[in-house]
Amino acid sequence: MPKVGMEPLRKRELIDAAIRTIGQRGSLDVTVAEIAHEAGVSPALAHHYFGGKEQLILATMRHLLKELGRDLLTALETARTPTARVAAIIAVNFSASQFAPQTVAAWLAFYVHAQQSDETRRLLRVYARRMHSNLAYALSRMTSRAIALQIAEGAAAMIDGLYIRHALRNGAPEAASAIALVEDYVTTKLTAAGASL
Amino acid sequence: MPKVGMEPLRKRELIDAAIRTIGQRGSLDVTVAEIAHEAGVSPALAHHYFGGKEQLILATMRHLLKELGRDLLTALETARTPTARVAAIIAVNFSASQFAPQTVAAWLAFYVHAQQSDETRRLLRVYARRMHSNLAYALSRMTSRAIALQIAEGAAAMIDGLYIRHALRNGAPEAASAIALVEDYVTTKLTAAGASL
DNA sequence: TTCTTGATTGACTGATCAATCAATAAAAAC
DNA sequence: GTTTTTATTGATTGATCAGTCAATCAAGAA
Repeated sequence: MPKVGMEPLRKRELIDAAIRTIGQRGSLDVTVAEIAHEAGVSPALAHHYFGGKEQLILATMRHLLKELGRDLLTALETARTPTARVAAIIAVNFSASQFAPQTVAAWLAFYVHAQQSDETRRLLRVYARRMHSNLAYALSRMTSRAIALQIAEGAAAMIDGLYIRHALRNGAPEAASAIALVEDYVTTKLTAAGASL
Repeated sequence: MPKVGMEPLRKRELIDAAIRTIGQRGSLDVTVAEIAHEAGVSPALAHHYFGGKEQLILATMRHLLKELGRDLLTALETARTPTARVAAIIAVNFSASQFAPQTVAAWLAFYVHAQQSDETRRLLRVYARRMHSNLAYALSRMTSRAIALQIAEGAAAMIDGLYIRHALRNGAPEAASAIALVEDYVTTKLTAAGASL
């Protein structure tokens, strides 16, 4: 069975398995053995390809981050007006793939892990900065730079908060009403600032 | 040295030590031995008084929750107008004791733990519901019930999001600007709804 | 004084897990 | 057809930890 060129395939399978396992458990307290079993390979193979648990987890984060980046790019490509761009950025965060309970749980676990891992913290900051600058850029076409920055900060915080609440399932808002809440914030602020929508 | 009536003192010391240890590590991945050492007692004593790690952690959560409740009550007592009440609720969340990096890190860890522990989830929901109903009540004196509920949801989400961002130290907003951001959201929404402030 | 009871610990156990390694097997290269 | 390279695993190791237990110590009760 052993063919050549298995590395990228196995890596991908292990990362997918890691997402599923971490998402289900809602924590990074998953064993390499569990992930490997979910991927249908031996634990030793995971170490062989990734070098260790930490690196497998980082690779998993990078994968999720790349996926989010792709989704964002796709959404922005078809949005022509600033208003549409803002709506697209918000919508991506609550799209089915990003807002799935497993994905949200995984992100939450990564935030905790960031307290102990410099690289994890760095990756999360990259994501936060990208989201903020995308929002601020689109908003700055509709209002002053200062107001745009403020709204971007508020909206980004609100989105993160809705994620946490979603993870807790506190009779938490569904995607549609979460989107509505954030968009309402943005439009209310823009209107109050005298922007023409 | 062994006197009688040590139980409440030791429990309190262990809980305080747990807060410090968890806060510093930014994770529940702390050993009972570490907490006990921080409290200046043997690991066996922690088990003796709490029965196990899980129960010590739950007791720690309850303690933090009670503290937040007390702070909130104190703040609400001196606030007479609805506007002052809303401001007080927001301010409590960003008060020095609640917004301290260690406390925020501990809360974040609890959110992750809630994915696996029913009791932890229940406790976090109690907190979320209390915060929401306090906000909604104060706001409903200034605008319609429907708008009040919406603002309460948005403000609560924004507060949670600012917590996460604070834990990440992303050039994160300081307490003062975090408070300003949330208050701006509330007043902007109230003004747009035609409320008299 | 003797007995009881609560406080406290050191030493131990059993389980879990990340990581290692030597061994096997199959493809590809020569 | 022999050698090399890549894929893969079972078995093992070493470390870490939660939890247990029997023993000790001191204070108050009888």
